[in-house]
Amino acid sequence: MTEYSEKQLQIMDTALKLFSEKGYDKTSIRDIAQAADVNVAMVSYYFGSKEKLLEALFRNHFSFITTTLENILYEKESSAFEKVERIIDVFINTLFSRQKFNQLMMRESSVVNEGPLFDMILEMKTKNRKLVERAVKSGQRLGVFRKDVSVVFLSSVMIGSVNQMLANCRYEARSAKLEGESKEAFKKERIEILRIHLKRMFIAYLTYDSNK
Amino acid sequence: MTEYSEKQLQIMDTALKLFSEKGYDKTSIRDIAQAADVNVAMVSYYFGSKEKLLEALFRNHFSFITTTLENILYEKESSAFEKVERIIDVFINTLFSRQKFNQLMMRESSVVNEGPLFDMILEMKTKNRKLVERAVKSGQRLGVFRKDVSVVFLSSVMIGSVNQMLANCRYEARSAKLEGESKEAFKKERIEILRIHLKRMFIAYLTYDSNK
DNA sequence: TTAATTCAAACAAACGTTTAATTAATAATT
DNA sequence: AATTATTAATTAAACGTTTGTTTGAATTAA
Repeated sequence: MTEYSEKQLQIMDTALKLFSEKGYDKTSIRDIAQAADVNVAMVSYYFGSKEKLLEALFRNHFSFITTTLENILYEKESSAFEKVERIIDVFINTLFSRQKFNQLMMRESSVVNEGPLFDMILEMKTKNRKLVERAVKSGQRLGVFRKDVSVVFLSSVMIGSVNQMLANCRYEARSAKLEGESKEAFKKERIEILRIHLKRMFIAYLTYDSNK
Repeated sequence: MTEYSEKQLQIMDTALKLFSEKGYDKTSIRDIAQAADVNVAMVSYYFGSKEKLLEALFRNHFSFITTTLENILYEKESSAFEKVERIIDVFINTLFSRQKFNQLMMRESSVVNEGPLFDMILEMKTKNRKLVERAVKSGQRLGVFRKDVSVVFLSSVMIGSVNQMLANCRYEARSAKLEGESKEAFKKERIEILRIHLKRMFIAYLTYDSNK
């Protein structure tokens, strides 16, 4: 589907970049227009307003991310352990490949109280939890996972730790003045650590009984 | 120390409330002045500028939080397990009792690249990791914790999951139209779940060996 | 009397948005 | 195929608000 013209996508790309770097409020339409090499009026012309441009960005990435996550539900995995590991992989890959949007969403979600953005974010949070819930219950039915685990806890840990790790990376990279390639390599390294240890930790939590 | 007068504290309290609810950029000095029942000029008069008011807020909470966290280092605990649990308790208690500031810091940390705020946040992140590192190494020396655990991972999980849980709470509360007392009760309930399961999960991760 | 506080008013700058004129692209007509 | 009519895209300029901040007079406290 060619929902957006090339020019519109150019504006959206630039807006996403600036929004994620400087924040929505600190990015002016003139900033976007200059960076995207278009006239200031084009944003209103194509999207109606600055806020509707933000909504367009959300709709554009949101549906992709949710369907990606949803698809795991219908995958046939051979074991509950693999299911958990697969969820972690998809989560990390999705958040990592859409870092900019994720950073933007994380930031704006804390001050949005209603409207289309609120609804989209809420739906995403709900889907995340459903996903984790399925995997956990599957393992519990098979008798390999403990019964007394918390799904809200697990989904908070999942999404929270990934975002915190990425936020820390950005901070350390800025502090160490890493740029471009070396910065991405640094991030990638950290993300792989996260991937391995998150899997190990989840499995340990889901199976380990401290009473021997 | 009476570093700030009562009027100044009144402005700072109001500013923190509004900054955390609406975000720094979306809160105008006139908003603060009106809510704090003072003249608009008073913010500049007392703090110099809006940004310096934000810095004052940071300095005010930051030193308290860091010293609180730091104090665990000098506590004598009887076991490495207790040490880990104690750190989780202090983290959760501190973040929970200073929710507004924490929300503000989380939001602004993603767009600050330099200056006093950047330095404070970086110092806090470093201290968090040092704290976790000490507890982990203590347990490793005693032979009760695995050697192949990641400290950057653990501190990301710690801070990330607490913040994610609180963010989710705010979202669900808003969606269910919870207000005041019932909202706080809901939060408290979730935080206690987090406390219990985070401890269990950390202990499991630090001790459990999947190869029997 | 001196200094600190409070205030309404005004300031310039930046903001999102609109306007009205112009150019480019597309469709229709000869 | 060439010309005209119509729509879409683009532009510089201007609009009305809102922003953070300052001013200078008035009020209060020391």
